[in-house]
Amino acid sequence: MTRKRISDSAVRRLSRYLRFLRDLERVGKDIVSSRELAEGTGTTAAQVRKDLSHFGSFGKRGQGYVASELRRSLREILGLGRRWHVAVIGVGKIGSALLGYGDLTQRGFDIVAAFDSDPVKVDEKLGGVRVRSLASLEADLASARVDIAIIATPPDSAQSVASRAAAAGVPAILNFAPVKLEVAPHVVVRSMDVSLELEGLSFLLSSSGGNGSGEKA
Amino acid sequence: MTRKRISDSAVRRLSRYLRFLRDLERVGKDIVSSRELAEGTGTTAAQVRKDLSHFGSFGKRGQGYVASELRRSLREILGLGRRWHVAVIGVGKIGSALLGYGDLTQRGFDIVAAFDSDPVKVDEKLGGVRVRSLASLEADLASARVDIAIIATPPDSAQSVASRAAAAGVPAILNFAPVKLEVAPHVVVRSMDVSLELEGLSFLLSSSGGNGSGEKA
DNA sequence: ATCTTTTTGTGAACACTTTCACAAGCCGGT
DNA sequence: ACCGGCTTGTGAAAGTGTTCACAAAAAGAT
Repeated sequence: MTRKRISDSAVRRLSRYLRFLRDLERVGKDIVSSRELAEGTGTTAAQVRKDLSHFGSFGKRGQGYVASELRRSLREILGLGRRWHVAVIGVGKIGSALLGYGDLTQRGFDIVAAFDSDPVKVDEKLGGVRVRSLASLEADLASARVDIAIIATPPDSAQSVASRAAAAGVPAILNFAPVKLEVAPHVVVRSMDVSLELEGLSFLLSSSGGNGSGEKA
Repeated sequence: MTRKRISDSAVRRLSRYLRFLRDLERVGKDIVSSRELAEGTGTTAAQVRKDLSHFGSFGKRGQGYVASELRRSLREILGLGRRWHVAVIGVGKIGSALLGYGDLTQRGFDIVAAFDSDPVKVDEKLGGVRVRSLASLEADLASARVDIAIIATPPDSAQSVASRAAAAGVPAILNFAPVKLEVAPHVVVRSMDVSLELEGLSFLLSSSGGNGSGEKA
């Protein structure tokens, strides 16, 4: 299968298209043009068409796209035609926020396990999942067939936990710890980092003539 | 004075260099080469040098960089030579996680206000900040001279809150709600979205036929 | 003082992404 | 059946970002 490599940003846009199509569903609109899709997701019509063209031809010339069909196609493209098993490792502020965030289940991601090193938290039940000890991490990840491990531990434990998850056969990691994770090349890693984003804003604010007083242009 | 536009990804790398330099400080190492910087942050030596070259010349040929000096320069470049006033709007799971995340203060971001619409939460104290009612949002944001509003409300309130923050003169927004925010063009917006990242992983997992595609951290 | 080793800073080459522009196709009206 | 208005799909062009490759500089050795 000659899958041309799709850029990271393109995949993110596909997700946004899908989200916008869900909004349309609620409104009851079932025909949508690339221009509308673009306006609803912050890109251009040409970009929308180019993104979709990598995967096939989904629209009708002169008409646009049938929202419900495109929605189904995008779900398929993004791999959302199945459910994914997710584990949350580290049940601190972020971890427990994720456990309580029911939206994930709705989007196809089932949190099937949670782990923490703190004995006080172990055996607690959070968001319908019992917190397990880190001792049995490898075995539990494997037996639950976890596809994605969300790492929400303190920075110093993140690397060790990532290595263990990778060794247990978990093929993807979503990392909330502000550290660079080293894992075998076949393991996919994405990081979400609040400080990094804030520093990005800091850069933009201070390089764009930002003055301290809260004035508007 | 408009500096040459620096790409988003370049700014993110600068943040990572800075983080790595902080790690070096703890270890007591004060000379570092572009190659070491690259290995520690997951990029290439050429990329490190190119990134830095946009802002000046910080190293010594044949030697490398003086870590402490480069650290100071990067802090300056990223706008971290001052402290930023941050407000958290929406004190649900994510919002309260952020309020308890002391690391931000250490990095130059002071959470000076928190807001929620729930009367039960109003006047609670979380992470040293009293939760205020959304009623007084504009006035409070302005009087606290908030530079960055973190939006952690449910999706349906996010746009309204963003507009109000922008109108109150807040120049930057970090958005945790899974919606596209429309604000005046001079307001900078960044979004962090767990579902989007998970869907990105879903795509990679389901389209990987076993190629060794590189990961990003 | 000169040679050797090292590493920066940077133009040029390359690779990748986005935008442009237009033929091909679809539909409703006449 | 044909026309006119629209919108897709897509090569080609333009624009951005990354990698290469090497002269210039620095320091220690001889």
